[in-house]
Amino acid sequence: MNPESPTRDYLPLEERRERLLDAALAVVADAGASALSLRRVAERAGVAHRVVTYAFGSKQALVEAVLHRASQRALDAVWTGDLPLDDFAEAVRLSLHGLARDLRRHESEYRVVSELTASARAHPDLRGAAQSEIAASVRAIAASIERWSAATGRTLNTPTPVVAAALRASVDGLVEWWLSSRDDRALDDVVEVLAFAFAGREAGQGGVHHSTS
Amino acid sequence: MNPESPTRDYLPLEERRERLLDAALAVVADAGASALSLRRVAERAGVAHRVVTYAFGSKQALVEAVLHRASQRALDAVWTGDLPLDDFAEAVRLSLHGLARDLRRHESEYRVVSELTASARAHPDLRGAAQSEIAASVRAIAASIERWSAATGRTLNTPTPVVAAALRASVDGLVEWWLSSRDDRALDDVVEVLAFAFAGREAGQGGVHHSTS
DNA sequence: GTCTATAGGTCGATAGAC
DNA sequence: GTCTATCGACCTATAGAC
Repeated sequence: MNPESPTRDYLPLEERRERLLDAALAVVADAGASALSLRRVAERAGVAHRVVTYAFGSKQALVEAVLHRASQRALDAVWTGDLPLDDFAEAVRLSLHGLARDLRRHESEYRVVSELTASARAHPDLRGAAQSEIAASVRAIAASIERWSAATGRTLNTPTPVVAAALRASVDGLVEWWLSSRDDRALDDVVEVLAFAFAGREAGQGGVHHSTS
Repeated sequence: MNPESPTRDYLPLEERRERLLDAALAVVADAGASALSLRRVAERAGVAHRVVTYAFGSKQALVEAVLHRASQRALDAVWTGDLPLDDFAEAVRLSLHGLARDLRRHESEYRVVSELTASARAHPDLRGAAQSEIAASVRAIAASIERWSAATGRTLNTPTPVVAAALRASVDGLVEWWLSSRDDRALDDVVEVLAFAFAGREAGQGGVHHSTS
């Protein structure tokens, strides 16, 4: 065989999906959410556009996958590892600081997700993608909390789904604010304030008191 | 003269600006941020496209004005009026609940702002618009806090700009989360959690303690 | 590559408010 | 009369279709 001949690049489906998601991310980063099309993604990844349809089935599914992977990656980078199991508030606090670090490192990815989410909401065909991604992310956070609860035998004095939704909102707000302001000096302080919302929520702590003395 | 002849519709500049902003909002709501152009706005408002440049000077200024007016309107609707002057945390709490109400009422406007902001961040020419709007909004919140401080003689134990930024982030996160989830049942509970971040921040309260008893 | 559509922005002139 | 908001034509750059 001629080594110059363009040999087909066979990849397992999962691997192919990953590369296509990389390409989709790059397309949106370069040309905006409105430029995201199956053809552009295929072109960027160097495959026939038919491959994208094969791998994802529809644009909605592609968008969903982009958002889902980014969200999952962020969650893994943030919630994993050496969090103090004995203190929920502290774990949340450290997680939010971890998010701030991740945000600075992968700014472009967060920007893409933000734009893609907002744009998807406006497009009837894609609305479901944004919706189901947020729902999945909140469920994933709730599952993390449940795991913590199971491991420690402790519970929260606020319903887990509510805490999870508020955590997701805090993360989103932090990201949106920082993407626009780029205020690095204030970032950690803002994290501290937001993290306070989750202090004193372990059952038996009787809620948060602020002494008036 | 023919009564059918298109008589020019002279408006004071301010009034014309308002109508053009209405048109811009409608364009984005109908066709997405990528469809926002001076010509589309002009067409929607029934004027020559030259008028838009005349009224705003540039597209960047137009986008800035759209974002600024929406943000100002929300701030006025939320922070004004019968807030308890004697309790900062409670004022914030009620404001966030007010925001939730405003969000439900003007959902479309919030959606437009969200999409426009995200899209502006991706476009080099418009990045400044998103940036300066967020900065202005944080400054406006800080100014509200300063007014409260001046009126009551009380201060916060956290720097005002940090609290203002965190408040903006909370608002943004709440909006983004709700726009995607539309979870009306949880909305007020999530507000409660987020509002907790601002409890116990008056100087002399010694910060927030959570009893471990 | 060419061709077209559309974008943002500018110019000189004019209609109407004052 | 002056001043301001308006208009249609125009320029240039760019993105996409072919």
